[in-house]
Amino acid sequence: MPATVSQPARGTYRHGDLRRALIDAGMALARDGGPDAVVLREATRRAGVVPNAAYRHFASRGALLQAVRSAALSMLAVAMEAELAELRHGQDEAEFARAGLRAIGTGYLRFARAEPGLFRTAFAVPGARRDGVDPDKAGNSGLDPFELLSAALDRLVAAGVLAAPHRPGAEYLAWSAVHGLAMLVIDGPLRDLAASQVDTVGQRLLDMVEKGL
Amino acid sequence: MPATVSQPARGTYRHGDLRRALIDAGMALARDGGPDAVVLREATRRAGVVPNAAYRHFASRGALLQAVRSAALSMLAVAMEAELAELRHGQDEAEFARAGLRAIGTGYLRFARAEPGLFRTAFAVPGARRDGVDPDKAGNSGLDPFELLSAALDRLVAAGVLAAPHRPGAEYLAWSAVHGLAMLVIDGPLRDLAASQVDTVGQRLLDMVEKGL
DNA sequence: TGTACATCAGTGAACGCGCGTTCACTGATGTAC
DNA sequence: TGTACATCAGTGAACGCGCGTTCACTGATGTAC
Repeated sequence: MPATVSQPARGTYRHGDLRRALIDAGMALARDGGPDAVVLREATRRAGVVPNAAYRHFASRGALLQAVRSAALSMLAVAMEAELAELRHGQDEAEFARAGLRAIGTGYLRFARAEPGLFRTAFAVPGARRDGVDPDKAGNSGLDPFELLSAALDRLVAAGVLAAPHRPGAEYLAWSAVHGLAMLVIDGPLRDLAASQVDTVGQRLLDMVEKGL
Repeated sequence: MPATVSQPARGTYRHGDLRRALIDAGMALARDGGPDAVVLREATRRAGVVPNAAYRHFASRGALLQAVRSAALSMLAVAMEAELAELRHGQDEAEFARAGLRAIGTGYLRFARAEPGLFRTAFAVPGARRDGVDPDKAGNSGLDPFELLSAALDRLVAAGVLAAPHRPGAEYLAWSAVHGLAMLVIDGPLRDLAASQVDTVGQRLLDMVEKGL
């Protein structure tokens, strides 16, 4: 049995969408193994293609990894948007804005817990990277995870919950808290916590952020 | 010129303290390159020794990496202790306890900034690890970084600043915030911030933690 | 509608590399007498 | 104090591995006439 897993043996040798297939394979590798597991040869193997075929679509292994990173970031954004979408826009504007920030945090934490490999890949240090505008890493709204957080904070100000002078830089504080907890839960001392307990700690953390901002 | 860098060409072929030398070399590798850069062959090269000599002292590359991790964790603990030691035990007990927590956080952040490679190594996921009692990862006080944080929180309770019911699990909240900011500063969007600005954001974050706990 | 041909996606073979690890060894050290 | 010897830290050579990447190629596709 050949190593060709995800591709059902093309009839023609033209692949169709090898670029897509390589990213998908890269995602699967990242899913269980993190960024280091995104190996060009293995990705081509899974796509049912010879190793150097990848160079038609990516300049190097690093370029493939970047594409996978963007895709992972995009998945994270979608997870956060999904959490936001569950919110009922009730009576209270302030309450809604607050719930928005919590949803952002909760979505973030749940994704980290559900997909630790992709999460770690999304935040793998890519050498000396500069975060350009890259639609690939955005969710359905067109905003990437960081921008989603910023938007939630803006709504908090608009609703009068957060004083405007406290707004600048607030994303860094909120992001720090939630990202740190995510790391604790994935790799750190909270590794063995049950999902429900993670949610509990997460809510407490978000309490702290809300009160402390 | 041979690749032997740190060792001045032993007179005898007995090394003296190869274990120590390998850990030191591993630290140097981790310092610029993080956990993945801790390569057994390179460590032996730097120690001026043949590759397999390492196996007299470590069962595998992974065992060497663990030793380096512990050493990095220990350096972090020492950095935190140094920050604590600068505190003047003034009149106000509550103020002192508060300053203690801030010192812990500040030491943590400064170490992360000064030694990102070692910091990332200290928190590299070591497979399915269980944090045993390991004096190698402690600072001079015998406490590891996490225990130093716990102690600071205990002092906060003792001084009446933190209500006892809020104490359990508080280390996870505080740790999350500070660790998250450290990651942001090392790899993330705050990568290019000047040291002084990092300190400013750090103090704001610690405000948030203090107020939010 | 049919044919010639340019394009370029994927092939096949090979490269050099550095890695972790195993083996049987050698020879300095320090201990027992 | 001097010698025989066991110990075991470091040697030397080799292994198989999978990786990223380069090269000259082939043959299906789709466009121009």
